Amino acid sequence: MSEQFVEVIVDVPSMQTNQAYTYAVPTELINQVFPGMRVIVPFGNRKILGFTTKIISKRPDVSFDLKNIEEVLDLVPVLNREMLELANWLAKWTFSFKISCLQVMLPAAMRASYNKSIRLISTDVSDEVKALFGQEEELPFDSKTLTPESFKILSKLNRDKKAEVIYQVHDRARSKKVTAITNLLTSAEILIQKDALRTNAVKSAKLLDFLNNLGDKTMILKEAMQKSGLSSAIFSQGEKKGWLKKIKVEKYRDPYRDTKIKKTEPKKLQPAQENAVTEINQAVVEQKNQVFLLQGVTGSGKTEVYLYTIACALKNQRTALMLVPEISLTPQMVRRVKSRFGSNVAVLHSGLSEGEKFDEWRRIERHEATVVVGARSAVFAPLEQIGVIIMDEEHETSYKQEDMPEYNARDVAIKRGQWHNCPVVLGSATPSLESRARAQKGVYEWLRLDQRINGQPLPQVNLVDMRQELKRAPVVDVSTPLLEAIKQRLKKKEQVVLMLNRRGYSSFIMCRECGFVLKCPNCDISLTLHMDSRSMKCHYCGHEEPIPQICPSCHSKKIRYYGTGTEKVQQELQQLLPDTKILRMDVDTTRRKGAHAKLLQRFGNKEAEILLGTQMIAKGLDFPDVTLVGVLNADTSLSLPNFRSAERTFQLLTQVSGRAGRADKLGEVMIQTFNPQHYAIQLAKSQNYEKFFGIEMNMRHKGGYPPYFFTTQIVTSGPNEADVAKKMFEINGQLKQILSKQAVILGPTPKPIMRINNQFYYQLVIKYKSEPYLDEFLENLLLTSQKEAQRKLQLKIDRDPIDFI
DNA sequence: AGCACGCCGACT
DNA sequence: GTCGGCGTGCTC
Repeated sequence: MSEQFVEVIVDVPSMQTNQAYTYAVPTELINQVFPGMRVIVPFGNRKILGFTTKIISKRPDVSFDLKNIEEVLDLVPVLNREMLELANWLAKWTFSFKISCLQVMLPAAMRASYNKSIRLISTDVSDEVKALFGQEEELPFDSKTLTPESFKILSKLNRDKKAEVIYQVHDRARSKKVTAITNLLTSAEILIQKDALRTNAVKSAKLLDFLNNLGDKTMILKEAMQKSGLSSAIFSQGEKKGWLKKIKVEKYRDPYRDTKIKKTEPKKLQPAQENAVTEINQAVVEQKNQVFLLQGVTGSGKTEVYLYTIACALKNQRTALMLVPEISLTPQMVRRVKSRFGSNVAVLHSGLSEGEKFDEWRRIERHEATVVVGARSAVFAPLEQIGVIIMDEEHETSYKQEDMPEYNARDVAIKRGQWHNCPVVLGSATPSLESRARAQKGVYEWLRLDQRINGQPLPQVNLVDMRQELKRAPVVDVSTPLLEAIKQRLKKKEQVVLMLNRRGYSSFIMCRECGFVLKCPNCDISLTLHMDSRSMKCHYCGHEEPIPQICPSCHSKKIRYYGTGTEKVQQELQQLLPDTKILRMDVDTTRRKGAHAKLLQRFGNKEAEILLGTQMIAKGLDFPDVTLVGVLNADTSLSLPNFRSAERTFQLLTQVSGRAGRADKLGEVMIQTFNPQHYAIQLAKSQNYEKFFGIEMNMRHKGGYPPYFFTTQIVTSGPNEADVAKKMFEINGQLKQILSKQAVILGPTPKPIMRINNQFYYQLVIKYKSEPYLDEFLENLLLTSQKEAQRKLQLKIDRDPIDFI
């Protein structure tokens, strides 16, 4: 009789449990457990989810009894050897918990949800307790749903051994629920209700007729809205009046999913494209791991190159992974890929529900989909035999995840390319300095597309010197030259896109008498004005309070709105152009799922002449009638004290400029700036990436910034400022001991927003070229600072931070 | 992360 | 005296 044991990474994200725990495999599960499966294991006095990483056939030499695995959740491993090794690497690389790295690779639906309930085991209890339980045998037991009093009583019962707590682990629900309606009225009642209506209650009457037709059937609300032509508000009214009930029903996968997309044929390639395709495809066929930087101006046909290489991978019985920023993952983009590769394509993006993501994941895992298109987390798609990995807009900062594990999808893509022996294509019109520098050094293969496909010229870019404008007129958001240009375009029935650069910017309230700024009581930042809810909100902790009418500091009435929001610009613009329809696109108007795509669609249908938005309009939109793009404030991202600010500004301006004048109409770009002489703005004007690269590299060299130096950021936080600062200076001292002379330490300094939710933040940045002991030191630092009974002190390490101010 | 264990102050 | 506050250490 053989025995089996298994190493498990448990679902407890902490440094102390960041290790494999060994469990015994019960007889009935022997030979059914393999590495990369999800299991439920007893841990302490509860049950939790874990991932098996290793099967051991010899009893480990330990002095304590091993516990048994409770349950195996998967029939086949959900993570293969590649993924398990990738997770290990990722944990080390990003200084993250192993469990977090394993979880991030799987759709959220495969995470566990935990439940506790409590059951009486003694009848010798007070009447109060009996009342609490009523007819129930078990009560849900958690401090959030129970009242504090009940929670106390039940806790005491547990302590007195009169009740036991039951721990449950659930695989998350996998089905999508949608709202449906059922009719609550009989035909007779409907008649009565109808008679009682006022004659002008047309909509209500229509609803009653509809309900009458529906009878006792259930219908999905969306469908009911379509069939009846009534809005959701009318149905909600009906619910309030007690005519109908809204219920949640399970929605099945849309069976029509791929039917509407027509198959398209590859387009003819330009010589430069042809060359790029040849180079990449050779690597695909030869299964050669090589990183390509595909640098191509907007409109040079990078996407077509991607599609050719994907086709090549498929032809060689291999799969393909294509990563795009979330924001450019538009329906048009998806359609373009699907129309070429049909149902082989799986799409992973944040607009999908948990269940839909799970469905797509399963399709990939079962090899039903061989091409994956998706945003950041799609880099972990369970593809096997990958033939090519593509990352479009490789410079995008959204490829870096902001919470644990703070991975950069670019690093992961390159890592996976090594495993699969396949080429990795990084594409961009404005590559990150890091990638461009590597291409220069020959680390990456450099491919260029310098011509636009239709040979059309790049749009004319004009600068508006706002300093001059300011001399002529009081501060306005839209200058006279820009307004004139807008009017001209509108006369020609063409469309206009206006971008408000809002990075690091918000609208706050300031007193014009004493300069008082309303700040969050918990955090160190000014509250942001929200016109929709008529309140002041903190973007960090969610604190909300009414808009002040009188200055709390000097009691003046001259406390008001300061700064520029899209809303304010829209109002201003609407006054200047009263007969023009303006669509506004910002965080507020796109919060709801799908709202983003809908707004773009409306603009595409020419329901509005002007589209006004923030950064998000810079990408992925391609409207033939847009001939003018205006940037209202190019400087806000430029003035941030951040070593990447010039790069960001240049990228942003170049990108929006690409939105003007596609197809047959010549485009024009107008950039309003207070710094018209700045190289980032000048070179964006001339669309000269190469020159920008040269100058910016020089700046980075002088400042000792990436790509000349690596950077790693350490952030500590805690409720007591002195403790946080002390810890940081301690780390600083230790670092000085182990670092070479070449390395530079910036800080420690308090973070610019020092207090968030009553936590103080201090940071330190290490700039270095090669430090053999640094990783080990940092790993140790994490381990010790957790064990040192300093749990109030949080420590975070971010390798290659996107920015630090 | 939870949870138990254990050491202190403030109540029936 | 006991209840319950939180600091500390452990979970195969």
